[in-house]
Amino acid sequence: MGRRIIVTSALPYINGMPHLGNLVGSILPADLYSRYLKMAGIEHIFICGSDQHGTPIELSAIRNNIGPEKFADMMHARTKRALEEMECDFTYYGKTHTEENKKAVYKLFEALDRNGYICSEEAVQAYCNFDKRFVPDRMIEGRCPYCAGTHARGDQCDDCGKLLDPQEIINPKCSICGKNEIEFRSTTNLALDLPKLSDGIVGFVDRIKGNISKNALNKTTSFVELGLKPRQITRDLKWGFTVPKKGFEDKVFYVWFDAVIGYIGITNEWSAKESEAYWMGSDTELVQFMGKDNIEFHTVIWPGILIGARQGYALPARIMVYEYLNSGKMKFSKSRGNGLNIENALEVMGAEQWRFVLSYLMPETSDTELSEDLIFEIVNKIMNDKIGNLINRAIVISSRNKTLLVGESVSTEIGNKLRTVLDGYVRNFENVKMRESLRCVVELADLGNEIMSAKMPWELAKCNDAEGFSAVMNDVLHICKYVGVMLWPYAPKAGSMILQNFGIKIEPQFGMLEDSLGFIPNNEPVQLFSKIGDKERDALMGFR
RNA sequence: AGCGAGGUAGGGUAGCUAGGAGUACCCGCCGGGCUCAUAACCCGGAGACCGGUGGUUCAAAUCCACCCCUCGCUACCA
Repeated sequence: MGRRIIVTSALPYINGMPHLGNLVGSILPADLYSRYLKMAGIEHIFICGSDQHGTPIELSAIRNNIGPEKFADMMHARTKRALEEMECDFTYYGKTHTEENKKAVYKLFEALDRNGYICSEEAVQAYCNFDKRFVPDRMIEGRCPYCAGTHARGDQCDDCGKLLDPQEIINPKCSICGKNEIEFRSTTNLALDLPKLSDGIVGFVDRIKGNISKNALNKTTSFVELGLKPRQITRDLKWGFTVPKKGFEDKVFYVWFDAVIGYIGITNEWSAKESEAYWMGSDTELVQFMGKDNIEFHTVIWPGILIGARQGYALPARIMVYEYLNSGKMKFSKSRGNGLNIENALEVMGAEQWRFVLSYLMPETSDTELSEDLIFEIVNKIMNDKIGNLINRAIVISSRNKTLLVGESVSTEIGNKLRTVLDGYVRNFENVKMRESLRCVVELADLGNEIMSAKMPWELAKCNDAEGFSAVMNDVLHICKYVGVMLWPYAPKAGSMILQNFGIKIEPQFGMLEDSLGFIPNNEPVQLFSKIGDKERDALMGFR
């Protein structure tokens, strides 16, 4: 029985375009892993999509004078396009506001309700009499009762930093309409009864222990140990899926609830039949990628939903959590709205370059720094000078001296070395250490460059030493072919371009490395990537 | 404030789970080599009181305690 894997990336919330932080922290690693599975011939699907509900999107739609569905679909289309330009190769990139997802949400909700895991909670919530709607705490503005500053919001005072209760605010105003027609009303919402699910969740956490990062495990453990509390799953809003329960029909499901269930709903939309085979399969491994802001949802709440519903869906087998990419000067995931998002990042340089840089710095174990200088270093020195130049010099010299190139076997020494490095590469991917795998590719490029310098094939060519020349260049060309395959997940176009020199025109598989070399002389120089310079630097500076 | 993660040569990292001479990688710097190649490549070298203090130990970057600094989560903004 083979492995069958569902790879998911946290669904980007599309109130704004995803940032480079969103990309590096979940979508890109998921894409790399999925591409690895493809090369290894392991059956899998890669599911992601746009998270479309929630107050921020509803408010943005109001600001843009269009309906929330229209706005969400527009943002979805833009996001999808940008992610595709980033060469993210999803099996299916869907969205949460679909009939299929609604069905999935209802199915799980009704099962949870039937099984007694839904309770209700009453709370006081700000209501704007002008807008005729409940208003999130964050949207209440007024004077701070402690410091008397005027920048107090319903959750916290931006002047003194003190955490506030919205009812404490003096002269509260609704920041949607700007009027002070706020009153506080009591409202009852449904909640997921996590305390009742506690045993199941603890058991789940215990099982997944070895397949989750240290940060995530510690956070999860402390979250559970502090005592689980019911988590509300409905809101007094209009934008979202209406709640199919008597007395709650005027409410919608809270956005996070239909977002996590979106993994299933989106797969259903892709293919109902395949979806069932994957999600209900006993040999299915669910591998989920996300940023560290998403931990509890995936390690506690989402498994809680699946366990409580008892529908037979696969629970996560592995949860990969990424830290943050920081930048002292440039803005990434930190500030919303005006940072470097994937759309304008692509205006600065190409997808392959971003994928390479972000993979090279992937924040797997700790927050990682990204600066303009580092971007330059990686693109110019590593991608171009090491990898690009090796491929070019090897192919140019081999093609120019093709009459001297006899046989196509690799030496025992290099053959062994290649196998060792490839083993390490595969092992790193199996352990989901994509940054390390990329270092394996760079290591091979270094090896190729070292051999060229040490053996000086250009001298051998001058003496017409076909045997000597072939011995060196066949080794180097083998290295190039391995580089092509191993680079492919990170930079698919460049990887494919390398492999075309070996007659490979389809997506690579590891098995192709067992075939004969198949080098095709090519008198054109090979320009895999290009360097970046002042133009790109200026463009990057523009996002400071 | 609580919880979590981190602080390792000028910059960016790995090493810490199962202690063994500061061990490694990339960039930068210095010196040399090469000229097939994208002014690229190769070799050698300098450069670190492993955040601080104390402890355990024959031995600590690694384990323990306390302290300092950075970041994140604790918000009805997934």
